[in-house]
Amino acid sequence: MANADELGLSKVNVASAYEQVFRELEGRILDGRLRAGDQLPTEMDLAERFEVNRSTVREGIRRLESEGLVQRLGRRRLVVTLPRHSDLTPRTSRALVMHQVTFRELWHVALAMEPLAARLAAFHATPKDLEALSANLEATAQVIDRGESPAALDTEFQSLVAEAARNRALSLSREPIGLLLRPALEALIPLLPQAGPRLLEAHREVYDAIRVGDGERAFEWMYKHVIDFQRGYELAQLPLDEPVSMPDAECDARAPQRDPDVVSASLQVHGGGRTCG
Amino acid sequence: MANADELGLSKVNVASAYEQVFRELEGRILDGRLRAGDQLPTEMDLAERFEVNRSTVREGIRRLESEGLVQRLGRRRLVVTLPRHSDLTPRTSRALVMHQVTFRELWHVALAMEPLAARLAAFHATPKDLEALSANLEATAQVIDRGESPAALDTEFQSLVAEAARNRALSLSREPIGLLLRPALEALIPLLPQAGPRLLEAHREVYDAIRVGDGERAFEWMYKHVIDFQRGYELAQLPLDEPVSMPDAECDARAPQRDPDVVSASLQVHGGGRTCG
DNA sequence: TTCGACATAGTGTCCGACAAACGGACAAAG
DNA sequence: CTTTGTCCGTTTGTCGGACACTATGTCGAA
Repeated sequence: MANADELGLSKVNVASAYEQVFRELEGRILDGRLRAGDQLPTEMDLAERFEVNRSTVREGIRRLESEGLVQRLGRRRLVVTLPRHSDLTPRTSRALVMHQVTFRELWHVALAMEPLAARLAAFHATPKDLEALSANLEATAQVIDRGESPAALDTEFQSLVAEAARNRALSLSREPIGLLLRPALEALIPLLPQAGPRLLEAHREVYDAIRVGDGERAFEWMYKHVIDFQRGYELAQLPLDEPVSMPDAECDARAPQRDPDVVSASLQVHGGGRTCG
Repeated sequence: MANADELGLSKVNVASAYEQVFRELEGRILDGRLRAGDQLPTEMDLAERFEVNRSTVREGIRRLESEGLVQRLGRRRLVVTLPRHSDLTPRTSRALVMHQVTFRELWHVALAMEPLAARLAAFHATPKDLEALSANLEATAQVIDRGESPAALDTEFQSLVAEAARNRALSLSREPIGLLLRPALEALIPLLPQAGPRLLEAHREVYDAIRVGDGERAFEWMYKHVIDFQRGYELAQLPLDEPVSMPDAECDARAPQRDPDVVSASLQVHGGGRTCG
């Protein structure tokens, strides 16, 4: 008898019915036979076509739903949707937290991404982007003036810059990192009185550079800004190599669908307002 | 009767039962009451505790499963699991493809990430990492010698470097980008005869720099390598600003769980072998 | 024509049921 | 002593049917 190892025997494919339902629908969406905005047939209809029970269909649909490929408007019919930030970012963040990623790890990535975002933003920012950034600066100034923490606004600033960079790969990659660095900044601010003003100055310079289209200056200042963050963290004797935690406010976990037109719904989650309430 | 507005009435809890089941279990996992490796109660047990039907529990479980928080070993009991690359990367890639991300967008991000990975790898690479990289070099040389495409091996090389960087945030961020750039490289190779050798040279230099711990040289060569990629793409007159497509081979979609100990299962997906069959 | 009651369709949830797969125990065979 | 075959209770995958609730659309009344 031949040795079992020699035959290329792998786990036999035993996809359960609900999994097949999921894959089938997923396939139709990926290959374009179902496009964003299309309505899915009713559960009963699907059950008949696939020749499975409605319960089975439902289990498959839960998967689709969870992956952000379909969405329910109201309690009604399912609609095919482009996955949004709010579908992907929380998962990635959670995974990173569960794997006990450290501040240093996140920071290294941020140091590579945020300046890049700033540079690209200088080339691609629209008036609307500048407006949003400007509003953010305003709010940051006020918050600092009141002695409150600008951490959330800083996170938003970085997000807005990335958004202005018009690079969805970049947006998507940096979003979880930005999200997880927020608690770190939140912890840092009260320990360093000069942190607020320095942060605001950096933001202003970055904004200005973006406004006049000076990519390199935007890059430099953002770089400085991120370096500064780490410096401050060290200065405040906060632990660089300890796991970060999840930001408590999951304010945008399920952002309300402001835009009724699902097709044109962007990858982004906040339509231009404050991140939270 | 009091004015309805005056009572602090917020949107009533409209989360459906299966969603609550999901959130409940998710919460237990996040806050550590359920830890990786723990077994979940049986479906019937859960149904009784939550006082819902088993079908409802199942729908919630599908969600958990889809997010990679639990996993099924065989058809048996559910086990709490740390989300792995193979759970997260495909979703992100899919989202990017659906949003019709262009080569240029991906490339910009790669240009920021890959050199960083190389630099960090120079500091953190273990002998085992070097071994894997070395094996990859060997394989690449052979493949090029035979006139085949080293695209898959290049993707693996980048993955291995990132792995050696010991930065999970970086690994996770760059993985989808690397995956989506593969088809681009695949298209490029046959058009440029010199691409293969140049690629191999760059890999060799990066490897060498990592081996001797020279972070800056590793950075430089990787940077050059990624720049080269874009140059070649341009040279071959391939479209920089058109949407990329999904790599056809979903070879590692559901990587077999080599490590029986789920707890220590790393974020990574390939345990050190070839990416595909 | 406008408005509100009614019919309808579709989802969320539940119930009960059964075959198949699994895990473990245990006996028989080598 | 290891391997193989068998049995059994447990758990999952799937099924059919059922009902309440809620959008949605229809139609008659004002």
